[in-house]
Amino acid sequence: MAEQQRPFARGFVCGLLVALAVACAYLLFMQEEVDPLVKRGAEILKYGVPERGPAVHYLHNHVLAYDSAKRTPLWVAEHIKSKHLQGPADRKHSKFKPDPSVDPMFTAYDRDYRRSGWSRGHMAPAGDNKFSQEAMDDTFLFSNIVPHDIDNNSGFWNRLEMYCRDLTSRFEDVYVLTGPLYLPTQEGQQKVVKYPVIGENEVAVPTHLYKVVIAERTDTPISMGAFIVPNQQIGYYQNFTIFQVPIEDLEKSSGFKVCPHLDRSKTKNLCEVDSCKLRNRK
DNA sequence: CGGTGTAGTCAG
DNA sequence: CTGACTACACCG
Repeated sequence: MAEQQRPFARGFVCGLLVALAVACAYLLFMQEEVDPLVKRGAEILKYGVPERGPAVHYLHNHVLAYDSAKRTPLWVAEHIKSKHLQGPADRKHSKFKPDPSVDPMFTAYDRDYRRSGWSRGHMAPAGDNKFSQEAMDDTFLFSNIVPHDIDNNSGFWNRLEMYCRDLTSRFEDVYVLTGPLYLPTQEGQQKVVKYPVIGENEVAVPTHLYKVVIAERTDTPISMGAFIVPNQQIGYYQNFTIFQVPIEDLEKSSGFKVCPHLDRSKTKNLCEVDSCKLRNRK
């Protein structure tokens, strides 16, 4: 029996060796042909790739990318359903504080905002997280906060956030992407980007805020709208389509593709499908 | 003493 | 709902 099995064992071992040799040759080939720049790069970056923290931060009910130079988020993503909007969570129990997943060197602190003249403005709103105190507490981390004109924050912007929540009564799923922008202005012959910084840590004050809203329900094309709102006192606009912009304009300003996995040829303008009108002032 | 938590006031 | 601000009790 053992005598008869030996050729099989020999064949098996040989096959294994051949496979190993092929794999090694393939790996060497790949290294030589595809990775010369990366290989040299690894030598150049002997002491490491410059590091600014996690690319994406995952919280209980929102996801964000952080701008460690400006001490604000780059974008904050949410998925709102009506079930998230009811519950016992109360902002009285939440506290503004640094996000532990952000390096202390790169975070904003409460003292930066205090007496700065700018309010601490949520990107993912606290009111979208009534269902969970944990999720609401996460929205008070400074990774979700930008310096926001207080009149705009409690006025127009608040109404815009309420509109997004109200969408869940007409759409099953609402996806929102919110963040700050630093838009140039014309100064004589040239365009310049100019924005204040506040506090010891020089937290950047955005010139504008943006919001991308995607609303979905079965048997209706996906509805999408992008809005850019100046970070200053603005009046009450019942119809906020005046702040709507082509999504490509927002992408050019922000520097990233907003929804790379969404086929835009199949989407409809949110403001044509829904009203894009805020509720009455009182 | 400086932090923390709570409560209340005020305003948009 | 969105905030700022103040006062006070508590604790190590």
